[in-house]
Amino acid sequence: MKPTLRAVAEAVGVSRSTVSNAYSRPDQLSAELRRRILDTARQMGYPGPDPTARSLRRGFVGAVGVLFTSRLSYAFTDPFAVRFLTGVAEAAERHGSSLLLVPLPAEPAGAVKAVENAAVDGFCVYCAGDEEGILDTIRGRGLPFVTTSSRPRAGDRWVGIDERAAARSVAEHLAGLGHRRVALLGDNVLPDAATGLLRVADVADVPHPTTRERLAGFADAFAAVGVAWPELAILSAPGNTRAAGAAAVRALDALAEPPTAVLACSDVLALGALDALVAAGGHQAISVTGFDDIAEAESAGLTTVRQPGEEKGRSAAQLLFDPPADASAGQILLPTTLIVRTSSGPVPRS
Amino acid sequence: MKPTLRAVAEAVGVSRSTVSNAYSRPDQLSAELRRRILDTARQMGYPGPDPTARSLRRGFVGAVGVLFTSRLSYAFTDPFAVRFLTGVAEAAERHGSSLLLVPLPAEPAGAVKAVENAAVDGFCVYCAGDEEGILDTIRGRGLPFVTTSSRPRAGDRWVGIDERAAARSVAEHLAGLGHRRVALLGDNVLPDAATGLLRVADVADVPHPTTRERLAGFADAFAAVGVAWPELAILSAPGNTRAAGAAAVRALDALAEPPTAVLACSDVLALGALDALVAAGGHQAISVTGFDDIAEAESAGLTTVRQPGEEKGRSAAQLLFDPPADASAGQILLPTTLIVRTSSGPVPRS
DNA sequence: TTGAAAGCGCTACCAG
DNA sequence: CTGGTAGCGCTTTCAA
Repeated sequence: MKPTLRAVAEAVGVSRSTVSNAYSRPDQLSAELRRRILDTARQMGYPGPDPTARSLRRGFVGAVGVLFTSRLSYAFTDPFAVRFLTGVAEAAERHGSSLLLVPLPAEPAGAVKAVENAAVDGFCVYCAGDEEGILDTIRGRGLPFVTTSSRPRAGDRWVGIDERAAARSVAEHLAGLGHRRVALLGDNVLPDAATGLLRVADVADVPHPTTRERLAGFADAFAAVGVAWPELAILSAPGNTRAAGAAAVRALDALAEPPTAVLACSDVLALGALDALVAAGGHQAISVTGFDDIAEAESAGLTTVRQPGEEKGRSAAQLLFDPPADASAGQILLPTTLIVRTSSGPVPRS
Repeated sequence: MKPTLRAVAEAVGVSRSTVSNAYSRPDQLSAELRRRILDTARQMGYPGPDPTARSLRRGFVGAVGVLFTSRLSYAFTDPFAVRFLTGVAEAAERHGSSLLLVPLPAEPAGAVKAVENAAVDGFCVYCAGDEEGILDTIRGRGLPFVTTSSRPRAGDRWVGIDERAAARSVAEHLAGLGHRRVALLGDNVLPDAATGLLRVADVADVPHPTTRERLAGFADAFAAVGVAWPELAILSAPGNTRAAGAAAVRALDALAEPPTAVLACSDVLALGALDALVAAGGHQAISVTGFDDIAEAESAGLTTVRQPGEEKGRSAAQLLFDPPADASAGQILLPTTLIVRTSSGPVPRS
């Protein structure tokens, strides 16, 4: 058993407060006494004040929780999520704060429990699909938090982009190139959707907010050139992975008239789409666009919408550490840019 | 102020233990009483037992610390580190444990303090350069840990590869192709080393253990074909980034007789080396090899040594969660494979 | 400068 | 099935 602060105090013959001060408030005792205390402590093998006890007493932990909707390991698998995390880590580092990555079980009840049990001073919530239950739990604990979801509630701190407008910008690019028969590709467009083509009565039916907004943005642009929602082919991928994107796109083979362009809700899916089209030999004919502008997008020549990933994370953490005095400054809208590369081009003449 | 468990107990008219049981040991009271307690608690806005207080009392936190030598954000910047983290996250997820990423300040004293203050049940230490101080601090706290450093101390839990043999394997490949005049490229080969060519009297002088072992492995293979250490050009990059690798390789221009091959200690550096050589127009003539086999290595055609990143992380966490009964099983040696791609070839006839 | 007192909020033993 | 008791290990007034 490790000795406690109390034991050190007894050994040195001073009070517990003095030992505590030796560690946490050096200016409260003579340098000499302090050295004597620290030396004795070292000799006894006292590892310093217990972090948990200290947190309890101080009412402060020194860690922020980071929450991901999907499996925690997804956070590292998705390049954009990694960039977000990088930004959060940078800010946390500067602030001297640790990052607690909390895995959320799939069942909502388990997720709520996980959030209740996290010893943190606040949360950064990365794009949680079904996020309201989570946010309410955080509110219930009275802890501050920042979201990156696509629909901030008034008063909530938030950092994100205009998903819909950003999506519209790529779609307008394609529409401008003459594309009219297109497919939209998202990850789990409907709950438990099969991989591939899907009937979606209304964009509003798409549960995941980010996917919904992006699809809506795509649709906006095509509606403006006379292509209505029902005429758009909707593809659902079983996860935001390259393989899933490829799998979904293969469903286009079933179509009598394949689309001339595929608009993906993420670069990862778009790269998967390219994989499938290249494998099928038809990638020259079909334009593909992504979203995020991850590193691989450049070498793949993927046309996409760039959003600042690290900055998103950095701002989120910053917003948590230094709440703006003016609550209205608590919502940060980041810019996006259309990046046109070689994966998109005019509709081939047939 | 949020109500406490005590307030709930008083409101319901039961003892504190009973309320505690309602949350943590449902089988210890009647379903009905439990519901009454939980309902009242909800009404009062009691957020459930405080995680910190619970941890203090239970003597268990439910989180493992993850330590990186360099800046925490590096953990997300380096593709191999990300794979390691993915593995750790997977195991933690399965185990229901959170991950505490602790930023370590650059000064050793600060780093020690950070480790002392981390509220965790154990640590996964990812390849810390100056790791002994850190490990001693962990030992001082009496917490279990797993390292991935290249020189496990007897009795320590460890998961890693045979760095030296793995490095030797790529070097032998190049030696077999006839290369004799080669450059070795590492990240911060000597402390505060300038970018570029470096004189290193002895491999043993290289402080970072991983870099040292890999360089030693490279040297082994060339020694076997008659090329002694002093004949090898040593390149130091100012960080493990692509740009740093490129910068270091540009120093080769100063050489009258450039090497026919560059052996890098990581894929990231190797890709940087390729960047520089391509930009200089000379990449056909010079073979380049990496280490790790990250995703980008494949599309770049990089010859490299593959080590299983996710598995390294998974095993490390697993070793922490389920200590093997037999202490000798606490050291897991992972296999590596030489992956030959197009970035290496025979020495061009001159 | 130093120390005594008073908990932070909770859980677990053990007796009823 | 329930509740009393006894801390987990520390920090922080406040008075000496």
